[in-house]
Amino acid sequence: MRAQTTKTMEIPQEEKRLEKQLCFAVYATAHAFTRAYKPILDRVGLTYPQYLVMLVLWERGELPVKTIGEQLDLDSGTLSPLLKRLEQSGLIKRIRDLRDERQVIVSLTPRGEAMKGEIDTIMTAIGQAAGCTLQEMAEMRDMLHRLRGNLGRAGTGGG
Amino acid sequence: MRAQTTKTMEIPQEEKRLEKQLCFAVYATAHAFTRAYKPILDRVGLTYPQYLVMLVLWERGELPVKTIGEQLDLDSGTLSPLLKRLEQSGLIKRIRDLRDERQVIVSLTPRGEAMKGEIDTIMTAIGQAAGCTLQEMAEMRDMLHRLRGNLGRAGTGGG
DNA sequence: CACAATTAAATTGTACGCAAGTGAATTTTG
DNA sequence: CAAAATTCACTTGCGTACAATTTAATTGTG
Repeated sequence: MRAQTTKTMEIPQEEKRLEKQLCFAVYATAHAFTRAYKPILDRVGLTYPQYLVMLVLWERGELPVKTIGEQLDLDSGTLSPLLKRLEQSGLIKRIRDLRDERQVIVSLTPRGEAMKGEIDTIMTAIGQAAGCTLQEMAEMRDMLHRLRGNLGRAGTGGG
Repeated sequence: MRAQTTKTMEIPQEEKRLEKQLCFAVYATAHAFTRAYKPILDRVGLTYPQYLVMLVLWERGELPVKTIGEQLDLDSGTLSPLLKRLEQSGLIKRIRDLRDERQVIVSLTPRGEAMKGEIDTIMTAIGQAAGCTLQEMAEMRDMLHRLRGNLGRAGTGGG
């Protein structure tokens, strides 16, 4: 016999509308961000997920694939081909770790390192596009990270 | 001679960290939502974007592809194959409009209509996973819609 | 009414995102 | 130390996303 954990109550029609859904607000805003970044990132030849990988490397230096995945919440099925493209662009190197040959260490090439100079331009442009105060942005960011934490832990509990 | 619209100022290192980026908070939360929905939607045989299309149809009834795209901010390149899969699942019909044969009208089959009954269960489960107060959720949603509006309008201005 | 411009949907090609499976290297265990 | 379990990255297959192109239908214009 198992406890009934989730009692389904009647939700008012109004609350079921697409525009009322937080999940959709997040989904659509994510796409809006990607589109806002595109013209800027096109100029440096990066996609948005590739830019995120570069951010991690600029911040933390050389890292194994696994750590990059932990930072971005992406698995190797996504990262392997993405990193291969960054390598072909000449921005990163991938070298198998001699101490643990299961791991591949990703590091910046001089060109990848040099691209860090573009970062201020990119962030300023996006900041302007967002059109929020710095305080609003910080507030939203922190709420989203909390939300993400909750959603992440959710799956573990009840099948 | 053209005006320098965006003066790039020095951004402190701390602000450049991945975890400080609002764009990443949105990006990662969107993925977290998709993952949270997956086990629930698997039971009814929908992907998350397919669920969003069903939400629109449950709310608004039969619609041309273009209108669905406007609601979800998706283009026909995304929707055409997605709708084809929903049709193969027997949840929707696609019929070319007799009055304007360029348009394809999407409508729910009885099975698609019946699935609306699952909506309360799905939303309740996600609401629990999110673990926020209703007020927090509403607040975040509204901030995100404002942000999305700003980002959407951004591209139009300055090439 | 013919013909250009526009519109709607589908298609093609590229790049994620993730589940599932593979293979090689390391760690754990008996 | 050998066998089993685990870990890491890669690959495969499917489903989005989106730019760019194509095709068909409609609208606008002379």
